[in-house]
Amino acid sequence: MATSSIRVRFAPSPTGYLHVGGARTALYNYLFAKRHGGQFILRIEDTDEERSSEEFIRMQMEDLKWLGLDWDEGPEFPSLEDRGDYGPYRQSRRLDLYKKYADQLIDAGRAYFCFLTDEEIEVQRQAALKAGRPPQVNSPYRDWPKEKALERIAKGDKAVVRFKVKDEEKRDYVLNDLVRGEVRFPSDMVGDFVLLRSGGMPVYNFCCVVDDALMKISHVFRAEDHLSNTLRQMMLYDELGFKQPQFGHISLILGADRQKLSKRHGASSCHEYKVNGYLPEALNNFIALLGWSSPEGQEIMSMDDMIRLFSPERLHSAPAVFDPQKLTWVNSMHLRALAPKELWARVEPFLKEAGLKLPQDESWRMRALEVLKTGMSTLKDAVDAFRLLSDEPLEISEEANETLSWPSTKAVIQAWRDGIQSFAGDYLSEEDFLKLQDRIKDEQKVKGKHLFMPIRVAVIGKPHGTELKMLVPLLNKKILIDRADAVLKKLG
RNA sequence: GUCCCCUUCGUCUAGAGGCCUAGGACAACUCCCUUUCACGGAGUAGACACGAGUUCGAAUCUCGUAGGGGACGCCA
Repeated sequence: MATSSIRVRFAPSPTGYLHVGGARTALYNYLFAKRHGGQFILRIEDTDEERSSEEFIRMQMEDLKWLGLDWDEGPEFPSLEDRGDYGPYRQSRRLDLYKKYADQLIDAGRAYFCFLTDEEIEVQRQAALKAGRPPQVNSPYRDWPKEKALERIAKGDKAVVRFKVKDEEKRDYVLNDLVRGEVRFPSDMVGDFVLLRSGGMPVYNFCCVVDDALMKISHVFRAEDHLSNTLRQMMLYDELGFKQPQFGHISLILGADRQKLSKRHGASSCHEYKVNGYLPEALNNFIALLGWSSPEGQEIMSMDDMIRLFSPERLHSAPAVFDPQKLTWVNSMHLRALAPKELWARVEPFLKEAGLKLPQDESWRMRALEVLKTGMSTLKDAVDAFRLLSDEPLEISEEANETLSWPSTKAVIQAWRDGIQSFAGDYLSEEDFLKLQDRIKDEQKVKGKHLFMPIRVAVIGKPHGTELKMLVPLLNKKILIDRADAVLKKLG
């Protein structure tokens, strides 16, 4: 097996369903790994004890699996047992590691215990803001000897561990970003930041560095909102003597109002798209296009296509607005490309959930799907489409009122209803239907919409829809007659 | 407020100084196909944020302005 030193990771914090933004980050990392025969690692950033839960971890995993973004290393689903040589893969299980590196920093005089309270910090913030300075903390504990701090802690006082940003040497940290090129951060952009919380839990910028280094991560594709965090992380890489991975900061996904995409923009989690009948291959395809383009401009792509075509040079640095209409189009393209049996397998759960009773036989299903699929954009659309072919009582839509008001309509429907009987078998064939339609045309002296609209209303309760010669052979005669009777009854 | 990032049709994007009277896709509109609806096909309309500069030449390079976004947490 060809080994590659490419190792990337997706590191969600388990605080809910997987967001489309997170999914896109995961996807880009996944594509990059697969493109280069590298490893895709799942690491759980569950250091926020308030908001994280194992339930959420599993939810995120299910969404990733649904999208087909399987990881080579990380906790397994559903056991959450680690798989891989660089575990544990949940940050809450790596506390001793963070402590070790924090101690190292403290002993080197690069970090210190800080006893500032929230209130004191808030006062400092306000004062700094008022004075037009960046709201950075200024800790009086910065130069306390370790022993003195330890004594105070022994007495029961709570302390965080802060990194001591060197203020004696102002300099620019230069990041060569895979997406943005050279980015320079002035070192005084940040104040002394927290490494370890008073409870011993690490804070993002710290554990992220320790983990990426220890897990030998080579490339990090993450969202742009981490760009300014990178300065802190670069300081830590330097101080800890770790080799920095290559960073690529991808742009954010925005809602129609150009604000960061969130719940208030409507569906923003993968789970919602799954439930609403979107295909994982379509969601992947669509979100990939939000910030990346294929070299030839190809838009409809399978996962394999994207793996083959992906390269970070084609990542776009400007934020992208999420357009649900285009997603729906992409979805319908993937839907139509699916083999009939596969499509049925995807559609079936939705039909079941809707409680539709439909013929069991395979050939009927395949024919029905073939007829209905051009009208479907999502799997959920199959429910309404197939409802018309089920034995559910006919709903006569308002649109049918005009058709029903024509003087000739009643006689046409009556002739239709009576004519059905004159053919042998449980179903009318396409030829049978056309023959009957012709007969009605001659006998009732109607043509055009005055002929077929009444029949369509008698068949599906609406004057518009799929071609009758395709639809009628999919409905057994009993249903056809019952429906015609229902419409006749309404006509009185 | 400070710092960082971003700026091509309504939206996603192509574009690495001349190939650009700026190309494609979604959406919109028109027409064709169709005894309806969809599908499909053919078209139409629609953008380089603004201002300077560099250059023989700028959507592309530089600077400034404006606008948008992000960060400044014991969130990630």
